[in-house]
Formats: sequence, structure tokens, C-alpha cells
Amino acid sequence: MGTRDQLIDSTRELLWERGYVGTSPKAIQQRAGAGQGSMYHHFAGKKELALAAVRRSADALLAAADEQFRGPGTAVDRITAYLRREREVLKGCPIGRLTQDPDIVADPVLRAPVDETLTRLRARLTEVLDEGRAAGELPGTTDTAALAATIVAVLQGGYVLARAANAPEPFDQAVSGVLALLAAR
Amino acid sequence: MGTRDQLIDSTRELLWERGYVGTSPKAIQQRAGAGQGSMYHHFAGKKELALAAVRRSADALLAAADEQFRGPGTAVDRITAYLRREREVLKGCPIGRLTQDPDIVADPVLRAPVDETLTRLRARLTEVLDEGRAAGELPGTTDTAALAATIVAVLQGGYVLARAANAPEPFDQAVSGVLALLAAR
DNA sequence: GTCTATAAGATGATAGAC
DNA sequence: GTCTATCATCTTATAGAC
Repeated sequence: MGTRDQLIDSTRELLWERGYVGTSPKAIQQRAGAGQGSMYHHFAGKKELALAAVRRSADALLAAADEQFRGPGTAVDRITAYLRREREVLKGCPIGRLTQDPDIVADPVLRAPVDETLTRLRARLTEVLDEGRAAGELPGTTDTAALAATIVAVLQGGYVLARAANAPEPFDQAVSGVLALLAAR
Repeated sequence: MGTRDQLIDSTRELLWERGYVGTSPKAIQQRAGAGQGSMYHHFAGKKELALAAVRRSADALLAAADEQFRGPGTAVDRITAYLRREREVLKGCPIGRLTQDPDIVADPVLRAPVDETLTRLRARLTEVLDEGRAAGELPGTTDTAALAATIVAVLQGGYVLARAANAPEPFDQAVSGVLALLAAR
């Protein structure tokens, strides 16, 4: 792996751990084992590097989700698999957490990949729910787009609860709760 | 209002807007209209001031929630009122957002009030759901603690989706989705 | 491509006058 | 109580040698 890739991956890690405001170029360089000159040779600055890192994390997130959505079973089975998938709950979501970063949300260029990722995730989930509704798993009156937003919100909010408690249990409870509601339909 | 209170309230605003890592003592002083000496006279430093600010915001959050929970109507009515309450959605949750702050989560003293607030909120919501279950609004098999976690997660995650989109609609969708599930029981 | 040197400004606090 | 220095360190680069 080249230095450029090392820099991007180190930035991905640090953005996940500390956010944009909490991540300095120096910290990125140290983790990547690269000098200042090297970093500024490959990237114009912190913002451009962060953009490359966020895009790569976004692609990884959508690919991982799609793996569950394309899996076997009914629509509800696949959503259950997605929600129950093994996760590093206490680390939170590498994309969702960026919504709490003032410099990301304030900058249209930096916010764009975050917005696009969560919008696409909801859209993909809506498709799966549409399949389930067509198959009679869900009532014909189900607002699948709203339900998709609910499911993604449970994930994102579950991370918040788990990080507050410094324990994964609240996340698991939140997931169990929404799955119970879904199963009762 | 005294200088000390001004400092706390300015810190509350800045923690909400920019988080702990993104908030400097200087910014606090400027917003409060106080000098350095004044701030360090009233508080030992940034951490102590943040602690006072977080505690005050936590009290406000729990009081606001309880206002809805003690309101009129069935359990589901009151939960609906709580979720549909007017909120500054794009600002997010002043307490929940702190879970994305590495220096808050890493410090037991700073994390404690965040943990306690969300834990109490879930506990209070569990009580309301227990009433609803006892009244026959919810099935006797309902795991009220899990459902409470789900509802709080929908709120916290709804904020994440809204901030990513820079629009309140995803929040409203997420809330609608969980209320539809709840109503169908 | 990578390195070291340099720098203007911010950060988080301390010291001491008033 | 509040003010104005002062300070060591960090931040986010730029410059130029190698």
C-alpha cells in the first residue's frame, strides 16, 4: 500500500475516533508514518484528505449494508440480519458521527458524501421494504420510506445510547425493540 | 444573571453547536462577554465549566421530557406528543451529541452526566410504556425497556439523519415510522 | 516524493496588577 | 472579581533543500 493510501486510511481511523475538528494533520502523519512534506505533496490540506477518507468510508459502509440486503431470506429476514450484524458498537458509525462535526455540516463539499451515504442507505432499505410489502410480509398501507428512516435512525441512535453508557446493551435493546414491532405486523 | 451564569450558558450553547473539542475557552469568554481572568476565577478550567454546562442542559432536557410524559391522554398519546413536540431538529440533541466527543466519552467524570441523562430518559419512558401495557394499549408480552430504547434511539438517530440532509424531513419520517409501528400493535 | 525549517495564529492556562 | 500580560504547546500550513 502506498503512502497516499496510508494517509487516507489513517485519516479514516482518526475521523472515526476523533471527528474532523479533533483530528490534526500531525496526528494523521504520525499514524501513517509519513512526514509533513509527504502529506502536503499528496493532498492540498486537511479538508481534501478528509474528503478522500470520507468517500472511502462511505463506499465501505454501503457495500457492507448491501451484502446483507442481497442475502437470503425474506425482506424482514435480511433487515434482521443487517441490524444484528456484528458491529463495533462502541465505535459508532464512521459516517453518522460526522454529522456532529460543525466544520463538516457547515461545508457543503464535506457534508455531501455524508448526506449521500445516509440517503442511499435509506433508499436501499426502502427497496427491501417494498419487496416485503409486495410479498405480504408488511401491510399494503406501510409507508416504506418512513420505516426505512426509522430503521436507520434506530441504528444511529443505538450507537449514541451505547457510547453514552459505554456498553453495547442499549444498542441491542433498541434493535430488539424495533424488530419486535416489525415482527408483530 | 451573573457572570458565572453567563459563562455556563455560553458554554451550553457552544457545546451544542461545536462540541467539547471544538469549543475553546476564548470562544466561551467572548460569547459570555467575560475576560480570561473572570472565567478562571469562577472555574478551574474548561473541563469544570463544561461539567457545569452539561449538568444544566441535562436537567433541562429531562424536565422538558417529563412535561410531555406527565401530560394528558393514553401512554401512546403522551409518547406521540413527546416525539412530535416542536424541536430545533437541525441543532440536534445537546446531550446526545456529546457522545461523539472523544474527550467526553474518554473521561468518566464528563461522560457520567450524559450517561445518566439518557439512562433516566429511557427509564422514564419505560414507566410510561408500562402504564400503556397495563392499560391494554400494548400487548402483555411487550419488552417495554427495549421499546423505550428504540424510541430514544429513533430521536437521536433522527437528528443524525436530519443534520446529514440539512433538512428536518428525515427526522419526521423516522418518527412517523415508529409511531405507525406503535399504533399497529 | 520526502525531508527539515519556519511561521502566524489558536489553545488552555498562569501570574500578578488593580 | 476582573483585567492585562505572558507562556508553552498545538495547529495548519508554506518554503526550499535533497
